[in-house]
Amino acid sequence: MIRSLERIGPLSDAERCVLDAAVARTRQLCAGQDIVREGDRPPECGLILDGFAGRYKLLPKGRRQILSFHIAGDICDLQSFLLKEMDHSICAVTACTLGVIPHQALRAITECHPHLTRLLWRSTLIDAAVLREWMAGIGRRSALARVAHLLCEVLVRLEAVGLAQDGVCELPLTQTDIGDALGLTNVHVNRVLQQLRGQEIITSRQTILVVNDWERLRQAAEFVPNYLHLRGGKDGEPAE
Amino acid sequence: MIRSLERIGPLSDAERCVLDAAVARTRQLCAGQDIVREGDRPPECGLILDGFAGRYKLLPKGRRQILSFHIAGDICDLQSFLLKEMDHSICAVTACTLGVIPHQALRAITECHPHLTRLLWRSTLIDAAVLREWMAGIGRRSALARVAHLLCEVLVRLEAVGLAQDGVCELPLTQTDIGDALGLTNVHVNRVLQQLRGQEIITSRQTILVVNDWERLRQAAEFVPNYLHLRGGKDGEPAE
DNA sequence: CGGACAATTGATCTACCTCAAAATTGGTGG
DNA sequence: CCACCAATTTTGAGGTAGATCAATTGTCCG
Repeated sequence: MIRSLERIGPLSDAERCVLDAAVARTRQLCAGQDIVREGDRPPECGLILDGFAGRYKLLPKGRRQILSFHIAGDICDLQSFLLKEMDHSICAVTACTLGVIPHQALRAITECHPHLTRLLWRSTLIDAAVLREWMAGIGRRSALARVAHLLCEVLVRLEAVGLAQDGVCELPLTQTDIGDALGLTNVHVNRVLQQLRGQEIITSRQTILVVNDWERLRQAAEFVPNYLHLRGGKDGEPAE
Repeated sequence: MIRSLERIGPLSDAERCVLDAAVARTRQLCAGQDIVREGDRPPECGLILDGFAGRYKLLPKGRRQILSFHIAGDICDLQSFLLKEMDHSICAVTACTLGVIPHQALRAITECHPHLTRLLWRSTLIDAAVLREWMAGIGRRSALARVAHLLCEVLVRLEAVGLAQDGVCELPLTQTDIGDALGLTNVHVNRVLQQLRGQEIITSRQTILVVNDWERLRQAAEFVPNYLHLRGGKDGEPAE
């Protein structure tokens, strides 16, 4: 929860309290339920305490583009604090628990806690950095590299919050979800995953992902984790 | 220059002064020159006073993905203030004049001017919103729609800062640039542009873009400008 | 056990890519 | 003002990664 902001930068005790206090209540969502929708003007933000969420845009003809995934510790819609009207939707991929932070509380933080404000700002900049990396992938990488890259990223991010170890983690995404995130069809995602399994790079069964050969996966993905701006961690160099 | 932050939100006189004072000096760049490179840790940010800049990532095998374009009034690398190490590069597409803002000045602003800080933060969130729209396009739209969408966006943004009117503006991009921005090849961009010209939707000659039929261009692009979070303007509804 | 959803397979198609050459354009120096 | 160079734009032919469509199979659950 607050631990994840500390990945981004050190917090003082006082700041920790302020953040704690900002969470007004919690909210439970079922898998598949929308957290906010395009066009909404929510009065609060949601800190993910547990679960897996995804931002997406819907286009004409039922096409969907998933824009990012969010895990425990992320404030999934911090932008709604400053931009008011949502230009995309966010939904709970798995059942989620959110810490609800009223915009008012955020405004108070920005008035009195410059350091904390910078950390929050920073977390939105990291979101944007991830977005850019995805964009480079969708625009210029092969389907195989894109899928491999997504797996690398999910694993590294889950490891960073202690939700993965030894190359094993939960990956509660359908092949259609993965396709919508990478600009591919579910059919093609299926074929690419079979390729990765065939080469014994990964062993994915339903919601469990096992990476058997990190090095080859990393190479197939052209994965360089600098864009995550993590401090330390798998193949990561210190940020800041 | 400062006018563009006012598009985002109202400024007090005092704040205007603070911003003015933050610009330490100016910097001239030739077309094609890099402003910052991936891996750099610049001590300052650049406010574009004049010209056209682009962010991009380089991938193995000479592939390039352009991530966004920036015009007069944009602070093109504000993220370097909080993220330190650049995870992508920015280059001047045309000759550019930059207002140089030392990170130190930004830090001072964040310490003493919460409202101004929120505006700056907000501008980075709008950058991210544009990024998301591009991503949806690259992932899920046809080549024709992508090109049309880019043209719509450039025109609307230039109009918003008074650099375009009546559907006419400068578009100092090569077809290779456009391709690198949209995940296409220059060859295919060429063919798509011919299509748009053939249908008399646009008349582009070298660096001048003329939109003859805005409505059909908008439809071909599936262009909905909510993601730009402009207040008013062409087809735009008030933001905030 | 049955229903719904997800994964898989196969066959076919096409939007966009690749490669390569020719035509334009703009700029430069003589 | 013209000749020339480099960078773009344009054209053509052929190839392919990934899409589409339509079953079939497998899995999870109530």
